[in-house]
Amino acid sequence: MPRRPPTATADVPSTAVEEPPLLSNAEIARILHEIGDILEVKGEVVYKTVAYHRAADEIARHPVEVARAYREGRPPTIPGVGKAIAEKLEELARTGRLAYYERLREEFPASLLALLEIPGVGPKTVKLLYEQLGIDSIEDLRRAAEAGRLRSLRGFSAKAEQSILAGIAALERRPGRMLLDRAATHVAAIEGALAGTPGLRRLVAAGSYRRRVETIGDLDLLAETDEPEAVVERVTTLPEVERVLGRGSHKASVVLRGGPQVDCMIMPPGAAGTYLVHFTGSKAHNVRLRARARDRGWSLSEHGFLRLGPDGEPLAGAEAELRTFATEAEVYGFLELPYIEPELREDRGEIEAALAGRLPRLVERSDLRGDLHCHSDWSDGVHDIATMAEAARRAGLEYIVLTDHTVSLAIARGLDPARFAAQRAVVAELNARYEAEERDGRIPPGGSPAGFRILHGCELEIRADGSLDLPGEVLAGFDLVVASLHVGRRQPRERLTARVLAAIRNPHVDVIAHPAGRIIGERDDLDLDWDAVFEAAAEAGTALELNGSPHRLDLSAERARQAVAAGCLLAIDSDAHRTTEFSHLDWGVSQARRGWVEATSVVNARSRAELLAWAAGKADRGG
DNA sequence: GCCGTTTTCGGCCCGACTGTTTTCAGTCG
Repeated sequence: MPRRPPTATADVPSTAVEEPPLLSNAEIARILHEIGDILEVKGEVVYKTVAYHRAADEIARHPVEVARAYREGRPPTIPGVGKAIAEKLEELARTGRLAYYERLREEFPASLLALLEIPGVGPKTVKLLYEQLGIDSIEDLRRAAEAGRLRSLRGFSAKAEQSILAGIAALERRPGRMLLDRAATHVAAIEGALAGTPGLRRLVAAGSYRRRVETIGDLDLLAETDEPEAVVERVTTLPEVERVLGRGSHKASVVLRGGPQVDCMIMPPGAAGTYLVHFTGSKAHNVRLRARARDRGWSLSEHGFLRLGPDGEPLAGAEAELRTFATEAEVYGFLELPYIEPELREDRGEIEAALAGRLPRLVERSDLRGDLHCHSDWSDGVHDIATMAEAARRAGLEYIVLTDHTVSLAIARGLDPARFAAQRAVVAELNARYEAEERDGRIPPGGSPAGFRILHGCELEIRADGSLDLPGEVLAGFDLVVASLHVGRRQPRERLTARVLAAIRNPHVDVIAHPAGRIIGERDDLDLDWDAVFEAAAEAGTALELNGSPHRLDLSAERARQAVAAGCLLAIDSDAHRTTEFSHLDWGVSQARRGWVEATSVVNARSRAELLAWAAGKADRGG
């Protein structure tokens, strides 16, 4: 509901009541995280600080613009946001400021919080350093440590000074979060290096990587082994290791040269179930499982379930009772839950869905029969059409839609109608060859599906003025059209949204590629009215892409979930520009799974005939 | 500060490793 300006008087121009700029979800999350950090340093009860961090995380990934929603008087229900934080959001949305936050900032300088980033330095240490020595920045701390001034503090020694200096150095060299493909490369390298370690039965990469979170901080490896010492020894002496953070009988922590921290945990043979659950997380999911275990008289940890006594403490000594399981399915079963896929374990409703028997049947890579978005060297791809097609066929696909860029995207050497006509002839020739191979009974190389075909499409530019890059009669000649927006990204929300809506409603457009236009860690989402986008796409039957390129993953899992809930179809595409990039379909599928997507919502899980019928039907309906 | 298939109050997950404070607090995941 629009707010009425304060009682208007003739001498107050309307601009005087102009509203402050809207804070993004990321900005709100940053403020709440900072409040949580300050409260930690203050020594507030830990649950209060956790509450602020939790709310911040929820807001950061919330699909709706929280400040806008509050300002419009329809605050969304957000898990972890109760009365107190809701009031603060209200204030932030209306005024762009927060008095509570400003008071805390006066008490503790912002530079102080940077100290928390140093490995091994926590809130208690920061408080001590600030109150005893007045240290309020990393630079201050470095000087004090170098001058040997820390050892005067209780609990500090010369060794502690060295470890703080090492922590500061590590912080400065620390790479940011990794994209999924880079994490996968590290995992494969470590798996290779640990192969043949005596006693090692298996190695599982757990943690956020197993949940396929879009960016990964540390790697968590689980080793099921008969000889823990051998694994710990091997991990800590890998040639890629720059620094050993710790090593014990149950775990080893190392930092790889120019790479992430790797924690390797030991699982005793035959008891992997609770270890896998524990170290796959997320933390929020685990908390729910533990509460459920406790309700049933058991304490759950990575080691297994311990029977609780009447005092609520685990039974000890002769009475102690430990239940372990070999598989995760048995762990969930013990809690009277069906197995929950790793990608769902975020406490985003999966426990409730499991209890209600309503877990989704998540889409799998093997459900994909084609790829609706890939390029060749006719525009900005690396390989020629035949080579790309061959790679797609080896990847088990039944079809690809070749979607080179259209003419106005000059930087990608976009094609004009004449070039597209020439390309269509090449595609036809290749398809004729595939057909002949089948007729002659020749098995396609790699043993991939027979009946493989290339469909002809384009990646149609949505121009800055909102028009499309090719006229309708040219578009009508394609098997399928993927439209996307690369230019004029900074236009105001209304104009951007209008451009996308026009493309969605154009009967020749079948898919909107990478709808949010983000590059993870580099470029924010387009400022679109997402409700309007989803509504229009659902109504027009135009599919929204989940682009599997690891630096895009666009739609995000959260938006994909919203889109499907709004009745939209999705396309999971690779956007391959070279043969190796058809593997991006794996990342696209994993994000779709994080978004609770089922195969029935995915157009390229359909056969070629069904897909073509869908595209033709769309064009006809538009007339 | 949040939250409810026991609870609107009283909980809130649990353990490994480190350093050093010879019995534990701090940090981390």
